Amino acid sequence: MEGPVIQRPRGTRDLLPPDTRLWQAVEGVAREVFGSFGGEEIRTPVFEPTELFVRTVGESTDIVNKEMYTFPDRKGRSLSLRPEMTAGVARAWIENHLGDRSQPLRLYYIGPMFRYERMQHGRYRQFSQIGLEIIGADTPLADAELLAAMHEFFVRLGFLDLEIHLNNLGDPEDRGRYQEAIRAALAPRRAELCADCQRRLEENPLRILDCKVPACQVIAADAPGMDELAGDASRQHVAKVETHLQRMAIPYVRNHRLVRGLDYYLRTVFEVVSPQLGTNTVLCGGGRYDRLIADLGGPAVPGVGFAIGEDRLVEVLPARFKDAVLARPAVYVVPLGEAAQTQVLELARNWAREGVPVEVEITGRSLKAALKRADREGFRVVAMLGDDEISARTVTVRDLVAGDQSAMPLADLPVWWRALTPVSPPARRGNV
RNA sequence: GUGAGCGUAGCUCAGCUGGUCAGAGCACCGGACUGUGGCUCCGGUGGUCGGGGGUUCAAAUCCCCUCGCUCACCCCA
Repeated sequence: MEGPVIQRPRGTRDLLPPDTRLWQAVEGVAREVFGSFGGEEIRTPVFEPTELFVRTVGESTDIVNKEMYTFPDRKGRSLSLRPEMTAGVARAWIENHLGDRSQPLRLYYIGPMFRYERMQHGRYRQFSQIGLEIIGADTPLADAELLAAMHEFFVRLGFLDLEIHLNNLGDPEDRGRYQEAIRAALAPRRAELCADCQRRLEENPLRILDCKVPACQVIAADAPGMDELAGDASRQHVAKVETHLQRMAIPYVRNHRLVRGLDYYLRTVFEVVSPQLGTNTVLCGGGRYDRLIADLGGPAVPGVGFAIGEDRLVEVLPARFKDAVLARPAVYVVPLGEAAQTQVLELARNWAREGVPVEVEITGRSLKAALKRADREGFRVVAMLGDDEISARTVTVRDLVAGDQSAMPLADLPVWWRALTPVSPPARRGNV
């Protein structure tokens, strides 16, 4: 072959073993937890009509302005790779008449999203989100249940250091009034704001609240909190959500400067941040979107949801969870000599049928080399079959952790394996 | 879209102001130990020094271009 090797597109990545095991495990926990809260999986197309995202995510947001993978198909229709999932779920809800089913619907999803952005730590052009949406319930109880499911998910993964930030974004009717209030409060100190914030003062005053420039943060602290100017309805709603969270002892902090980047959110909004993520600390974001489905031409049906960034999640997974997942539980089956080679595969298959994970040595390396590999790869058990064993109809089984070995009848291995006392997995070298 | 840094073996890197500079450690394979790991020792596989052009007697080393990667801003998962 000529020419340079083909490389993956910028901002994408190859997920390789053993890391893929972490992804599988995380997704398994998501299915288990969200399923146990009454959730069902939904899968929607990876690309949708561009118009869908323009109308839901918002015309003025960065996501639709400069971050969408938009292209015409062969008939000239404008399509876009989905930059987020909620819009597609809402569209599917309308198109498939899900309103005819018993409400509410709890829908979870796992899949890739696409945003054309410059690469950075924790930011990719193709990234995976795990999300949950509760559609058809406008009660604070729905928000609380959603947050409880989310919290439970993180707990199952062993997270101890995450923070849930919560805020009230008010109702759309309050928004204009609120923006004016911020302008009025900050205009006198305009000169002290950073260049970006001076621009935001005109275009999107809310964004000043979460500016990272320290000087702006000081000034923004004087601005009225969103909650103060929000209508009574939204304030009471969020207050009840908080009551429910407190009752369940789910820790959270009120963050009056929390703003979200999608236009459809109202009332309850929240983020989960990890202190370990460097600059892009947001692991999960979500909120309520009671007007979204109606805005798309559907009935007036409320919803709440969140999306977890799976790439970032895997990056900061607690060590205990990772170690447990990465421990290699298989029995390494090593044939010694010609006669054994004709028998190990069948032997391994029989054990596998009884639920013992096996891996057969098929490269012909020496026993010494095989044991060395078993040690490095983290196998707990090596089963050796040679001429002696064949004539005795036994197998020699070595426990690498205990350092001892014994011969046993071939059929006894599965029982012996299941009786093995679990040992905390040895620390693996690198690569995760 | 804006700004900064970096590209030498699979991985982490050394190689100063151009003249054995193509190296080390780890990893991988093999041997010492002919059917027994984790330690030690020995040996081996492996590199167009990201690519192209220029300066020079001579470039991994200096200059230009290009590709790629990384970090930060913006924004977000």
